[in-house]
Amino acid sequence: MKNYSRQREEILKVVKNSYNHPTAEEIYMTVKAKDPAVSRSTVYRNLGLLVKNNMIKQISMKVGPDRYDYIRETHSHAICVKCGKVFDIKYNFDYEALSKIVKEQTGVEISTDGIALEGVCDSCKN
Amino acid sequence: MKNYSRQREEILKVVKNSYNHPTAEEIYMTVKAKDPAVSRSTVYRNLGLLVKNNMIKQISMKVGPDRYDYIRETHSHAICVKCGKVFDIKYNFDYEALSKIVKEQTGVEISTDGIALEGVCDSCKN
DNA sequence: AACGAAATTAGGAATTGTTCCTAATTTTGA
DNA sequence: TCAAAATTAGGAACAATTCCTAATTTCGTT
Repeated sequence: MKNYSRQREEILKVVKNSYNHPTAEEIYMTVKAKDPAVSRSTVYRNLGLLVKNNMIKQISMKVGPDRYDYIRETHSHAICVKCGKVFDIKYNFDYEALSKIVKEQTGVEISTDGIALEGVCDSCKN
Repeated sequence: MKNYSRQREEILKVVKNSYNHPTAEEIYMTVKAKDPAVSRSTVYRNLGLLVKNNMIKQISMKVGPDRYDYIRETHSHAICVKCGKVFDIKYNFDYEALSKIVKEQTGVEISTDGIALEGVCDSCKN
């Protein structure tokens, strides 16, 4: 993240303007619409950099490719284990207490938005 | 899961006797030690079936292959986003309340052991 | 016990998602 | 304006997983 590049700028903007947790491929397609010369590797590389710099969040699940989320305010995610769709949830976790317990039991320092709840969504209920 | 097969039996046993959230490859290797003719695809297919039948749990993360966990009693997981190691945690979440809120906000029906907390583990802290 | 349908298997090819490599281009700051 | 450092496009390589097919195994029925 040393130099400015319009590709990175555009990739971040796309994630920022997407409220549906897009995949790398979706982001690539959207960026490509504006800048046909952009390459997949540039998208992947920049997504990685943006994640590392805490500007966006990466979400992995059992089904389908990873998804990305622009970091606005702390929130958690509900993930459908069947279709891989990701939903935002706002729940007042006692982060301090939770964080302390997890730290004690496992040594893992959890992040404020590192809470993922898994289940089955409405349309996959069938 | 209609017919009995010794391969499936053995795969389940290996997951049951592993307390370190093994990957499909690790399970394959362990099973192969006993039954050299077993194939990778059999391991993957049966892991999928066992997950679908709620006998084992599948854990996905940002780094490395999926991991599997024999379902014993309800517990949550802390996941290191750097190395992908998975830790068990016992925390008295108010599952009822949490479940209700998530359901209302997103329609997702979360499972009792579908809680994953992400962060950075001790050895990756540095 | 033998039979046939259904389920499961081994083995490997194919696919998917992602990372890595290289030479060319762009950015930055002196 | 110049050179070093950063970034890029494009595609090859890679890792994890799924899919395909013909052969084998299981199981309920005789």
